[in-house]
Amino acid sequence: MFREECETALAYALKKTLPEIKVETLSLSKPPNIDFGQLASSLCFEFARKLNQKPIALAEHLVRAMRKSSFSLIEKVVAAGGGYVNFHADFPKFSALVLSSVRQLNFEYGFVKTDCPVEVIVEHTSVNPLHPIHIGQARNPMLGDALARILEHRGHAVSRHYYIDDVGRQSSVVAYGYAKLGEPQPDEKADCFVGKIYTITSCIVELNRLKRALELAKTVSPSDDVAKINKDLAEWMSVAAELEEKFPALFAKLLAKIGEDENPEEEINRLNRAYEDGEPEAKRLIRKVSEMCIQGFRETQERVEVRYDSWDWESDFVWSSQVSKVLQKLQTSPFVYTEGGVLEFDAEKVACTLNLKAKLGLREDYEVPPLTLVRADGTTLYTTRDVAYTLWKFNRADRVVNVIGMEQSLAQLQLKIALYALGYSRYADNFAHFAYNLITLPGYKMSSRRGRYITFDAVLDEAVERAYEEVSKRSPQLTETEKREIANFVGVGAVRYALVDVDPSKPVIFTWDRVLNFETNSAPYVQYTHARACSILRKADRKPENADFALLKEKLERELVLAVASFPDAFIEATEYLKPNLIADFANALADKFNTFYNALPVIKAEPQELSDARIALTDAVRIVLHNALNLIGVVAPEKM
RNA sequence: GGGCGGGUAGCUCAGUACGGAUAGAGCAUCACCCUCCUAAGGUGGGGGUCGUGGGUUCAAAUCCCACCCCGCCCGCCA
Repeated sequence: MFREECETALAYALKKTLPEIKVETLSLSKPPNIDFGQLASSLCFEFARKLNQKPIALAEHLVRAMRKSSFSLIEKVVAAGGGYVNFHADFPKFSALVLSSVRQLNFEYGFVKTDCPVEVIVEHTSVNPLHPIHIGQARNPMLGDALARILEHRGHAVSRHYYIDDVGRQSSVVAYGYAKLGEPQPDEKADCFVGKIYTITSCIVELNRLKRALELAKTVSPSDDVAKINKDLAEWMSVAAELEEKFPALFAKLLAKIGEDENPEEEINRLNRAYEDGEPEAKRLIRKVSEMCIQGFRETQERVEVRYDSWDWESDFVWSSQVSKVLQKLQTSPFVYTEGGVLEFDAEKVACTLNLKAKLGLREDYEVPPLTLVRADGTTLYTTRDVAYTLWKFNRADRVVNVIGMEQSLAQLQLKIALYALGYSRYADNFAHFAYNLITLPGYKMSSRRGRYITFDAVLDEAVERAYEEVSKRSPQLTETEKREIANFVGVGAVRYALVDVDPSKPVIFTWDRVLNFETNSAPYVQYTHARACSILRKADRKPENADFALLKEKLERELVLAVASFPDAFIEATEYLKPNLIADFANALADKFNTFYNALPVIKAEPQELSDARIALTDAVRIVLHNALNLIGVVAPEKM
């Protein structure tokens, strides 16, 4: 509203003073400082040269030409800073408008609905059912869930999907090991149990393979190959030593049982083929292990309140022949060829033929690598199956957002190109890969295959434990139950916030103090600020019925009103550019301003009561906006802590 | 070799899509502030060649070109 009024005023002045100049867009921007008003135009700098005048003279000229009598929300317009035209809002009116609007819309404030709501599928997490979710992967559900929440609040119909990748060879590895153990019931959290079996089995099988490769290489291959194999062997031997030390009983048992097989690798490949073919015994076994692991995932996800609308089994797409149908269709296109018994997809040819490179943001001279669709043994590859899955998704939604690590960017690009090749350009246009960078540990990369990872559960446990110590220290008067409850949402909130707060494209090195931060720029800080606002309102114990917003004259108060007023813009930006981290930053910045205000000015005891009431209304608005912002990133907004 | 992402204070990061006013926070460090609405807080100090070098512009952390460093990808893995 204020923006529109400023634009109208500026356009009017321009037309009056400089009718010969045409401007398409009057881009008004937020000045860096409240003293420069609330909106500013820098267009005088652009025209000054053309008109051979000084920018400031031009700005003054424009200001004089404005029709002041038509101002409503504008208090005054000033030429300043060498050539800016600064618009100052009429704060009493502006504050009254903003604060009453927040109060009225309450927990809907800021969630501006889109003009064209669509059905959106957000696929996220999709950790393979082989081991617990580790901290490197936990960034995914935090981002994915925040995205889903944001899109939902924008008015879209959002469906959260988890893609269970049970068709890869690793699923056969863990199922093979599990069968060797005699299919025991887990004696601990199921995904941890599965994770151990996976890592140990995988290690033993790899050692076995390398040893046999070495024998072969000694007789026929050059010494380079032998050296390479020896190096790998040494690495896996050290992994084996680590695992044997950590889990001696399980390791010994798997070693003995797997040792009974002449060629474990062959057994695993056979199981993998049998599973893709849908043989009942293979299905029973692999599904059993996968389900077990997923049960563990659900427990973890429940702790952080991340839930899914649909769990989609990759194998279902293979068995239901949706994958083979896609393959058939692709083969009728001119973009598929056979080479050495394998089926290849010529993504480069598609990109050239359909003239996609500019559209996809690729350089014209960049050659898109081909994608292998089918192995020589007839089994399919991950991306091939993902094409079928993507088509299935578009039967249920208009838009698809895949939250997948950036290391899969090429595969996601090839997938998108495959959609174009199949003639589904509308799907391809509405297909987005939301890429995020890896979380690494200081010094080494997390590796599920090597069993080197910190689980998400362990991080949550530690965070909650640390939060409990903090609560006990800071609020000893609380009951044990209250402390536990607070510790939980503070600990979980801290982790969620820490993983959403940084730009997804930045690599993150995991350190405990990054996620266990309870000070400024963290969930606990924002939560604390929210609780503080609640506390004031509780103590005030009255509705701000006699508020006089003209009394909110302090710079701090005005900055707060402005921050509250800018929440809808921040929300829209976060949604349209898929940037959940903006919400975390916004919440933190608002909390900062509120705490400064809190320390500097009394609310309840302010005199006269009209001022006190205005400040109560302001506090209430801050409370609502903090609540709404935290809600978008899945962090609890507590009334006490 | 090619492609993609990142490089901003000692450390962790905002800001870059859409160029604008003194480049912002936090941590750490030093000095302060609870007879007062929650001190998980606030105030103040010190700390910057915005990777490097060119270019475009009235104006560049932001746009263009080249180069350097780190990570990822270029697989009949996922």
